[in-house]
Amino acid sequence: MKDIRLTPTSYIVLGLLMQAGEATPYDLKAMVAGGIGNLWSLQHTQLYAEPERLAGAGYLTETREDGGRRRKLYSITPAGRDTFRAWLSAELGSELPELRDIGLLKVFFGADPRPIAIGQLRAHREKLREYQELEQALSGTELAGPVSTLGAGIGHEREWIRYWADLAGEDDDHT
Amino acid sequence: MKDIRLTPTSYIVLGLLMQAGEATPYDLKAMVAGGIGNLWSLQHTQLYAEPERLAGAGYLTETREDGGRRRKLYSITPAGRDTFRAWLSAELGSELPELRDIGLLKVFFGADPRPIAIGQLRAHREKLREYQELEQALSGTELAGPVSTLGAGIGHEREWIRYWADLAGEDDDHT
DNA sequence: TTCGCCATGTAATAGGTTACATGATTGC
DNA sequence: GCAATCATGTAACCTATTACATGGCGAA
Repeated sequence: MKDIRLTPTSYIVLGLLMQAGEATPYDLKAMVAGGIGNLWSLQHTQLYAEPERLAGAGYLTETREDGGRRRKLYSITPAGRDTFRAWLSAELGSELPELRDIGLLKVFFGADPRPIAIGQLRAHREKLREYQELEQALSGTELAGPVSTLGAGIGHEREWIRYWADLAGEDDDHT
Repeated sequence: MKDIRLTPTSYIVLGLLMQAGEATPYDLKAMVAGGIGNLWSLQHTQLYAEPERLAGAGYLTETREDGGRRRKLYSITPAGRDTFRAWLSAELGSELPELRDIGLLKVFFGADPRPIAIGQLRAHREKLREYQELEQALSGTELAGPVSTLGAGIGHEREWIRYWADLAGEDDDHT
């Protein structure tokens, strides 16, 4: 029973397993892709490594299917639940998120903003559309958390579009 | 002369050394803190490790002070310049930045948004004020890149404030 | 002149990414 | 019946973070 440090990745896995009850790494992959991944994406290999780490520390149990592919199935333990809940309601530090955008990095160092802006605009507009469809799909459900964070995503996409449209010399069409 | 993979960290170091001509890791630290760090921060230890890596690959030269602290001084080589310039004007992929915000993560997983929102609001409002002061200081200078990216930072801070103010049940004061 | 912080670094660890690999399924 | 893609994983590498450490210098 090793003592490990819990990272955001850990809490994502714990959180997903709280909802799912039991899941294989592949299931987790699908869950990430469908929701939280928009906000905080994970490599699929982490979804193999991280549950193992968490199981080693007593936060998850690992079982193997008997027949067929003998896939690994993970469930959260009471210790895992407690830890997750404690994290959920713990106060959070004051570290703010960073933009960490490659395009912005180039602009900072003097790159010609036009071509960058044009590419970024396309990508962000597409992402915005995707979010808006997701919003449709989620409306009417009771998923308060995901609906709210999706709203954050939409707001920031609009802000990016504003910014890059300006640099591209376009008018922001306010979509 | 090893072949290494260049990361955003690498380009930040190269970019700073293009401007500075010559610098110690400590100088780099100060430069990061004063500008690009708002957008993409680095641990100070990376500013020791990364230049060494870059020097090993021929992108920088490393010299040591003779007397005193015998600090390491780095300058960019022609190969470094070329590589940096090529990166600056290269097309960039379509990966979009992610929000990666811990508060948002908690909201997604069902945390009570109120206390989170209140804390985040304070932090973001402070950051916004800091940016606005920086903007004053930069206005009138010819630093187009930094001025532009600072604008992006301000826009996103405002967006965060809008979002969290809503969750906090406050009215956004539009500062 | 001593305390404390700024300056300057090294070493170990670990988390995350990249590369590789192969067994099932499904569509044609 | 074969190709392509989905599903499932392992291993190596390496970047980035954490922890530790010490010399100078300014202030009290």
